[in-house]
Amino acid sequence: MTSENLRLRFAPSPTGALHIGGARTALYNWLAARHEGGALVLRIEDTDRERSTAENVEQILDAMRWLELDWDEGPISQAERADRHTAALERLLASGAAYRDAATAKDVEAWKAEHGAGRGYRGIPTEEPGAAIRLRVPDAGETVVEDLLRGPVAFPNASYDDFVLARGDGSVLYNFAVAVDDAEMGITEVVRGDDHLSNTPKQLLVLAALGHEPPRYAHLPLLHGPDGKKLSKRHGAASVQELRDAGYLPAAVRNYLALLGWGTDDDTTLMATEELVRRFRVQDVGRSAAIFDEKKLRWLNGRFMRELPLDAYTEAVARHLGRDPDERLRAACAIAQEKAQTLDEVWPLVRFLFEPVVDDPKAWSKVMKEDSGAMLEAVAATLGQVDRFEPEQIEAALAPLPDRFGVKPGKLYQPIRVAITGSSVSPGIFESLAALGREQAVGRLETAVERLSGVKTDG
RNA sequence: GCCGCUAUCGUCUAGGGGACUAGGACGCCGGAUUCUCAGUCCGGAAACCGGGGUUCGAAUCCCCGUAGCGGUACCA
Repeated sequence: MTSENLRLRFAPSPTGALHIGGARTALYNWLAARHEGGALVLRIEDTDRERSTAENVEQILDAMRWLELDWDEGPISQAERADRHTAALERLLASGAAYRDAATAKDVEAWKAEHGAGRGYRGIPTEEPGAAIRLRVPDAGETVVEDLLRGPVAFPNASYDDFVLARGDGSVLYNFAVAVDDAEMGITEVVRGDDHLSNTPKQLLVLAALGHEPPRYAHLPLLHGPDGKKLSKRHGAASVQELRDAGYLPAAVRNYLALLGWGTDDDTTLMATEELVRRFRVQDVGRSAAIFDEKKLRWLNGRFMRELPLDAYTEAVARHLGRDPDERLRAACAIAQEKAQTLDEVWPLVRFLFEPVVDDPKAWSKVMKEDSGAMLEAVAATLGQVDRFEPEQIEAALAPLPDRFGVKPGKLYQPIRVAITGSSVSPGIFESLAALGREQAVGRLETAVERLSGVKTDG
């Protein structure tokens, strides 16, 4: 169960917020590390100085922290390891595995236009100082990626260019830096997105030229939006921060993301994180791309919300709303917990406890009928008499009224609801009345009665 | 174009030659819970991309096709 030697890494590039796909990659690495008792290294792939910003790095760390995914080493900036990269580069230059080539990107493009795209570009060694450094790729044979999920995948070497390891100014490029870092940091298992599968032969070639043993690879299927296209901003909540703002719980997001591309053999859907850790194995991950479906996440989130102890629930709601988790909010949460699927849905349900009634003309005209005034008057009177202003007592006191007025219960309760909340949708009516308190409840009922009798009032 | 990957209900998936009249979950539809909505419970519709093989037998293995996706940068 434990393997002291297992070392995984999550290596995002800070070119924007952490997206759901990246979050899932982080989660899978984390689950694999925790399941096996291995180490998780966080490395920031920031060799692209143009696009990598401190803000983006902070966003990624923020997302990781919110998801409650911790790491054992790092964050390590790849750019700060430039010395190691340069040293490796020198070795390859010295051994002849790499060489300087004066051709620019445009030159290579032109070469391809002329010679067809069937085979890779091969450069001409030069002594020119400002020339880019390329790796010598064999013309024959193939490079095989032993993928944990897909088995051996063979790529013909001839289809690869002598690709650039470092720019003319000596700064290194991704495929080179990754290979060097993974090897020198002792990474044993690389779990990353499928979009890196065809890059892997390049990294393997670098590793071989350097005399390093390659890590094991697992390339995860990509995540798509509901339209089947690659996930992007147009698909709604696409970043971790957006998920948080939409009112999802980290534990629910972890559960949902874990299920996106991976399933248990016994169809278990709802899993606490400990259970995820216990059951997750990278080799059980599927191979086909999955579509992010927010509906299922909503459902899952609702399940997690309902299972939260009231204190934790109140805490989460308070943080989401930016309010204090005081008694009032706690009482509000108590009556909303059974109904809300996301943190965002709580406030609309309990707002009436904190603010005056906001008139909803549609709700009013829908439920307020001719006899509503008389009924509400009776309700107000009854509520004034109830011993203890609690749901059970209120229910018992109100129960005889529908019969007395010869109406169905709904004809009584809906007007009460609109009178005290302004809305035709709310938590249970007895709980709502109790939470509001006798004084407020009776006051709002009387206001409604006056309004129904034609007296001008504004809720 | 070239090099790869993938293909089970609308979506996430189970299944890995006979246990498949293809199972579960979300969503959807219907019913129940006679205070709304939500929740909960019960029921229902809904899928093996197509064509060839291999085999006594294929959702499962092989080939071809098709489609989707990824890579093909002095981006990551």
